[in-house]
Amino acid sequence: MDAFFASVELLRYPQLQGLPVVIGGSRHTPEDEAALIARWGGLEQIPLEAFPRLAGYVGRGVITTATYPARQFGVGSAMGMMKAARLCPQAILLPIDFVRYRTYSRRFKEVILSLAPVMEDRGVDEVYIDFTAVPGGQEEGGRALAARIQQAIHAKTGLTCSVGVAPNKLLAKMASEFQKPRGISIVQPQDLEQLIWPLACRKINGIGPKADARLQALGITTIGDLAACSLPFLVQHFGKSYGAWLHAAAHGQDERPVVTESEPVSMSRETTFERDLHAVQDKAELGAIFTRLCERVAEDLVRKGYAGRTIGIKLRYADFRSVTRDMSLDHFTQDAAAIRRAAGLCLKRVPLQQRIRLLGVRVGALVAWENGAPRDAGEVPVASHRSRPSDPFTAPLF
DNA sequence: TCTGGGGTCCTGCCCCCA
DNA sequence: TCTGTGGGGGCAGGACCC
Repeated sequence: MDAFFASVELLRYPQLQGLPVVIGGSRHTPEDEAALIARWGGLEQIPLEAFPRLAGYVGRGVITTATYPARQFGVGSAMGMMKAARLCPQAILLPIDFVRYRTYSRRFKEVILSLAPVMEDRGVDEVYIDFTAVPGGQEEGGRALAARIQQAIHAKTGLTCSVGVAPNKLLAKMASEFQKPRGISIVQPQDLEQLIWPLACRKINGIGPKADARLQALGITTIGDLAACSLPFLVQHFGKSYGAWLHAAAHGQDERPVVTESEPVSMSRETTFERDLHAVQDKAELGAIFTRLCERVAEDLVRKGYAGRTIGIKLRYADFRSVTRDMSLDHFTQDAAAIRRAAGLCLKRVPLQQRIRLLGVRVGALVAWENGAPRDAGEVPVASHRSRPSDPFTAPLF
């Protein structure tokens, strides 16, 4: 199987090209931006000094993404806003605008689907493409089709895009990182030793900070180091499943197909409070937030046509420890009140002495749902007789 | 002054059942 | 009836990804 991995860059103000820009935080909203556009008569007319700066940012939140010039200062995704403000106070701060990202994301994927129909959606700005059967897909080792895709995306959306071409998804993803933001990189199996093995283990999609730290403790820093380890050694240190996967990944092996359709497994809503709240002292506020989260999950379920029977909550305490509690109902639901009742029972099972910074509600074990019944009645998972029944007579805590 | 939100998948443990 | 064993589901936590 031959795979492309493509990711697009989303920066829509031409006057900000080449400048440090971060997106994230909660202080600025897209409405602020609308006001800016209204005042200056257009997106391109906004002068640099009119954009808010990161300096002096106060409040919670993290950086969602940053331009390459901002990354030069050490600012990056998932970094706290206050820390980023210290590292690069002059950076321009843009609000998150999910509505616009989704619009552009849809357009970018439509362009790809029109050229190569076997596409796996990997989020708002990434896809995998199987181009084995695309006419002309093998020309110049895939480079010709990659260039056509890049040009079509730019023509239809104005966005740039980097592409990796490789025999499988694992290598295509790594190849796409080689020339950002608008390159085409091709990795063949014989390039493994020269192009992949010198890279840090962390570059493998699936090795995160924890696994990387454990590898480093064993003296394994590059993918080449990892490839030099025997399978029994990796299984001994990382378990049968993950150890075998590490071994295969280091040798560039990945048999996963490009998956064009998938059903969601769970839906959730969570929120981090402006300040840490206490279950007793802030009972009314917490109760209102909790109910609203349940309503929002229910709205999502109804809008997308799903119902679920495992209801769960997530709490993050002020010290950042997290706990979750779940319970399975004997029926599927997409009803906010039913979710609220079950989530309330889950909440009764967690200690609430400490202040809380985050609360979340999740519905899992989903089935496609239509007009009060499963969409495909033949394949409904049967509720286990062991599932705990909900107790409608027990009042939720808040 | 720390650390968002929405997901998936995996693992370990416990319990129930055959 | 007791004990062992293995499978499967539920649950909790954690790692990882975008």
